[in-house]
Amino acid sequence: MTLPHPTADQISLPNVLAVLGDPTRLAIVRYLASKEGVPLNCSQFLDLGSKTNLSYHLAKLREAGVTRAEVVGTSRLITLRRNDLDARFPGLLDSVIAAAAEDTALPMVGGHDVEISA
Amino acid sequence: MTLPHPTADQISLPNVLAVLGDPTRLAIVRYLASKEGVPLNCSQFLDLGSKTNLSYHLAKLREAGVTRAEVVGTSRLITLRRNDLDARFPGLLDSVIAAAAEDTALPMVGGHDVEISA
DNA sequence: TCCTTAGTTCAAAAGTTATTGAACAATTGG
DNA sequence: CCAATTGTTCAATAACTTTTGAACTAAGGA
Repeated sequence: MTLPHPTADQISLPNVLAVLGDPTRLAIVRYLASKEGVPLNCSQFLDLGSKTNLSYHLAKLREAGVTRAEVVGTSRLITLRRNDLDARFPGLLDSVIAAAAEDTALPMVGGHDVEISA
Repeated sequence: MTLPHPTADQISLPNVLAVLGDPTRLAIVRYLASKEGVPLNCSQFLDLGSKTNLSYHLAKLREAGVTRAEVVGTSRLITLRRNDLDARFPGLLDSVIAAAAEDTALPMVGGHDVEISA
């Protein structure tokens, strides 16, 4: 069983921006970016909401073309669609991720921010 | 009389993304960017919606810190807050504008796109 | 087979956003 | 002053989004 994803050319800019314009989803993307290369399953994000609610937000991200979800057993391995996003909207993902990394108001997956040495 | 604007540090990333995640507002920003330096009044955007509806969308952009509106007579002269946005979210505005410029699905202010010579 | 784990689907409730028209305010020009 | 121009505010409505819990499916292990 595979989940529905838009093709690269079906990814819409307003839709991507709208989907990223939610603190929970931005936190998901930020965490995915911080672990880039490592596919994560949904339960990694339970800090951010209930199982049902995460299913909803992860579906939004997937349907907008921001993430890819691969079905492996009972898990969905989730990755950022960096190549497709970079091809369609050069620089956008990087600037969003960099800005999100600075945003102390965003919810966080680990529960705490990275320490800054004084 | 002056209109309320957030200070640069009050501009929120999720909010900016959410506000830009609407085709009408993205079209406004795209047009402002294409005329950068030239302050535009609201009626320039009447192609995109009714007077009332534009008032609503322009208020959203202003309240999110994306635009600045200066009251001059009965007009509001609207400009992009490029400096503030670039300072808070480096590269974001440029990548959004570049991507918006390529997006043929966005509504347009002039009514037609720029011709591409064959 | 039975139980657990992982995640989805559904329906309902609550909240938010977009759009409209009518009425309003403020400035400018005649 | 009167009228036109510019844009806002308000109330209503329609549409969409977020969140929830209960029920469900599908795979994997004992």
